[in-house]
Amino acid sequence: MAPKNDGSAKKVMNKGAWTEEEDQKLSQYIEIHGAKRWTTVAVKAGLNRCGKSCRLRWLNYLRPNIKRGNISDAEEDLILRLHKLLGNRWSLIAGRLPGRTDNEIKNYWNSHLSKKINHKEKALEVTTSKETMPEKLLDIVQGDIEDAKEIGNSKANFDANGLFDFSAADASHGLEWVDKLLGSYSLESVDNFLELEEDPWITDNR
DNA sequence: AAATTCATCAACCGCCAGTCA
DNA sequence: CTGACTGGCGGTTGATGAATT
Repeated sequence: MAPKNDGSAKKVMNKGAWTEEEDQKLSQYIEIHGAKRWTTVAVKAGLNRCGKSCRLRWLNYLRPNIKRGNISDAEEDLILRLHKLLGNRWSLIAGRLPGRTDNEIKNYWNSHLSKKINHKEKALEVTTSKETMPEKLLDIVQGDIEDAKEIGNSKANFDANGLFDFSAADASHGLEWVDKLLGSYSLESVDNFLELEEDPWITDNR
């Protein structure tokens, strides 16, 4: 349908795939003025896009030091471990994988890893573990760290084999912090872990 | 070779929380 | 205090190319 042109209609924004020209405009503007106030960026860069769209494009594709594709075994292993810890908190997971974006990890999870997990879980259902763990860690594994803070100590079921799956032991380089965290399961550790280093290209400049 | 199905991933949508006037 | 605005996030969609029939 053609857009209204009675003066009262909002300006119709571009949607869909970005063109090379749009990418250039956005990159050039941010290089000079920085990535702040996305609606302003969109307007001043001469892009007929909404601020949200510009932000997404910059963070996922144009930002420097972005890695694209070829997720290594070590990265995959890390994603799996972090997902066990954090659940679908893609931005947090991405924060621990330099150069990777939440969108890429989310896509990778949905297209690759979730299938692997389902496969594995079905196999594990046959041999459900009855080991115990502190309830706090159980909640963390379920991706509910915030709520876990308010829960007292008690027993709960724990599938330690699933959590500490070191079958790819030699792929754990750089994962010591994960092992340490899982080994100690202190909430302080989780909180410290969640306080990520600032990336100047991501940090909100509001 | 054409039609159909499947897999991937870029981008959008809606919700929510923080900020500011 | 409140409401509008803005950005961040996770869920979802849709376009595209690859694989299969």
